[in-house]
Amino acid sequence: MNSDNPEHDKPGNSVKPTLGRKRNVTLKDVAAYAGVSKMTVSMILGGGPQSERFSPDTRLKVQNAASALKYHPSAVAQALTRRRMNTIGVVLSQQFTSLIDDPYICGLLDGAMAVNAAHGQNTTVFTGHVWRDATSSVPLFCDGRTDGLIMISPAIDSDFVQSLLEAELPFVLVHNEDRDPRVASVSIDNKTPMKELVQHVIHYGHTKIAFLGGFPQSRSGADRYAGYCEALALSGIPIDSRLVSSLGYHYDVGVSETQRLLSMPRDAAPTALICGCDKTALGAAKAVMNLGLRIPEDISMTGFDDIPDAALLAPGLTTVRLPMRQMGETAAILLLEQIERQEWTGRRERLPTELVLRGSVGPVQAR
Amino acid sequence: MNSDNPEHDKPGNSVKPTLGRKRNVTLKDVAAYAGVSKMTVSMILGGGPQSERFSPDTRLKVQNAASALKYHPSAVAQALTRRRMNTIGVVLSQQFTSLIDDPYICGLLDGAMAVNAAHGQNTTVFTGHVWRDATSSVPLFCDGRTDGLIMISPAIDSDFVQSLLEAELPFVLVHNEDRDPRVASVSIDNKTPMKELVQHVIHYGHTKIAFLGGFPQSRSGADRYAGYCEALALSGIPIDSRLVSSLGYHYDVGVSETQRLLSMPRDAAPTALICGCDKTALGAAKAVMNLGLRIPEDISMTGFDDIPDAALLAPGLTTVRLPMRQMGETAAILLLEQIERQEWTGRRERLPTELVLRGSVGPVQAR
DNA sequence: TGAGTGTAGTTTATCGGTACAATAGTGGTA
DNA sequence: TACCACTATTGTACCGATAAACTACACTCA
Repeated sequence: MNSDNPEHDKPGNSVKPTLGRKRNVTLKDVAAYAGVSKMTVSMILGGGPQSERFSPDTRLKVQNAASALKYHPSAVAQALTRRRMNTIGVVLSQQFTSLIDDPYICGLLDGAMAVNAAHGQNTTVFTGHVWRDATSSVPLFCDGRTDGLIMISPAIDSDFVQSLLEAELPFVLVHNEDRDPRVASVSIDNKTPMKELVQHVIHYGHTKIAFLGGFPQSRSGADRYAGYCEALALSGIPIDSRLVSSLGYHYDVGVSETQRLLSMPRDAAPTALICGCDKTALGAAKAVMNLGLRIPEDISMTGFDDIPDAALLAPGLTTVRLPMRQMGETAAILLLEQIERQEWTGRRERLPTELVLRGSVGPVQAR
Repeated sequence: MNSDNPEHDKPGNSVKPTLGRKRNVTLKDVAAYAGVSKMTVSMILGGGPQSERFSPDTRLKVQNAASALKYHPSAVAQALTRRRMNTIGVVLSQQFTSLIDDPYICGLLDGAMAVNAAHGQNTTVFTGHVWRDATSSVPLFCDGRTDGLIMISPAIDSDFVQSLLEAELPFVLVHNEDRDPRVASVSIDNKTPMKELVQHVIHYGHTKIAFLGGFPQSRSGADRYAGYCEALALSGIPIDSRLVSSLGYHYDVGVSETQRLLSMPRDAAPTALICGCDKTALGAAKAVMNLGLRIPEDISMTGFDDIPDAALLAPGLTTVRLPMRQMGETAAILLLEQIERQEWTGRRERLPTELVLRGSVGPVQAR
């Protein structure tokens, strides 16, 4: 039996999906199976108030057809007409090529994904692997694949921000702010808590206080250093440049810098280490242990971030808790708001941090 | 001046993108600006051999038009015709609602994303937040949003696998295998390394060896337990059910179970703890420390996974290193292969693990 | 002179949906 | 009986790209 005109087939004729090919069941197939028009199927399956307008009989027919054929609407085709992909992009800076050693990023991602999911949005992650340099990546982000971006990056150049504004792609900066009043962002105050942390250390009698900071060109690096300086200044302690380094937030930096600092002559060596972040502090703690010294008896130490390991260290690390999850959540909320309202809100959220005093800071030892 | 017929406008007329709306620059705009047809633009900008067929003059005109208008092709529209979204989905089981305390997952994700990126594929992550139950989620995954899935889940029900097979959506199971010969997977041998680990402990003279395992219904839980049993059997040590628990891979389980075990009467209490994973071991170590006992002098301990913290513990945790990153990479490769060839390969990769002997296992103390 | 062969582009149909306007059928009313 | 309102459904035109077939024109060669 040769049927050259399959379109003519009456409903009830089982539409065999061409297996082995990438041909999916479409609206048309369902319509043919149910013996109604495409639009009828679209409106009924789309739900909402307009599906009420159809007779119960037709609705049933359509629903049966859809489930008989295992019909799933194509998100891509829907995205094309609706101009919404229901996907949020999270962009990690090139520095975070690896998630694994960054609980900080994981927390953010986690919070953002939870909120996205709650709003029916998918999450696409762009790691440093994907986008080599900012300029060439604008097309990548503006191709309609995502409805908006959460940019997690300590340093974003302003040109890039301008490109996104021009492209009218909603976005939120995390851990960064921009001059432009349209730009929404989520960040924390890095300076004040660092100041308090250092004051806490000073309170214990320390005056030779080393600082193992992040890169000065990153906002957090600069601000944390500013907090350190301010605390010292308030107590009239001069800054000793030999005790200050800005080599980035790495475990290894903590190890090597601590070795260097603790091998200084007795009268110059620091009695307290202010680490730019917890990871650095963990490295520093390792180095201290290797040297056979104890925390806080021989040397005091602080971190920043409060990653899970900070509590596991013995003694626990005195540090500043960043609301990582909450930052991710907030970023997602600010972004979804902009997408919804189709306008730049320029909202800037600054979330509170919390000093976490554990046992890694103690009085200066009278050697 | 009222122009009712903008289509008629001659090239050179600057096409002003309607700002404030979500109207993007399209092929048509570029074509109009350059004074050629849509197809000409599509073929020239698409590159490849066919763009050679056009005169240098036309090519230049088109390229200038594209950059003048800042044209970016719509990934969604391309996906519709090409039937390829160039996006890989990574599905995390409901158990991993949070990334943060799971370096294991982060490693996998990381490896997979790196390979995807290298092949020009984006990565979308579906967390437990997104898909509540397997059955209802099939549509979510089959909507054309992704070209294939990497399923990271210790336990996947077979119905779900069948649904994916039916839907002809390429996928790879990680940490799991399926009966169906079409299903590709990446996993490790859990039993053998666990057996070796326990034998290592037995070698040090231990006979009262506790096991803090994962859930028996998960493959890794069952296999690791089997390895434990086999090692004991080979040495003729009977299994003491009081020393065995299967409460899942959690820090807290490590803490509470260790407290329970070490408060048993002297003659029954274990002298070694085999932890189902490193996280459990970290919890166990904490409990041991709280009890004022030392590792390995008072009690020996092993982990499984080799997460970063395992090395930071003092003494370092003897454990089994899983090639997490590599598993992610391999999964991505197997998936891309299937997508490319448009067929089920059914390849099953079993990656080698490595015993990492650090200091957490020692001889039985003669108390 | 006319068929044959490139070159340089264009036209048409389609991917799988949705928005909007149009239409067939039904009964009520003046 | 013509007119209207109403309900249930359908047709048409896109969304923004691509594949494939097709056209116009010049240029060669028998």
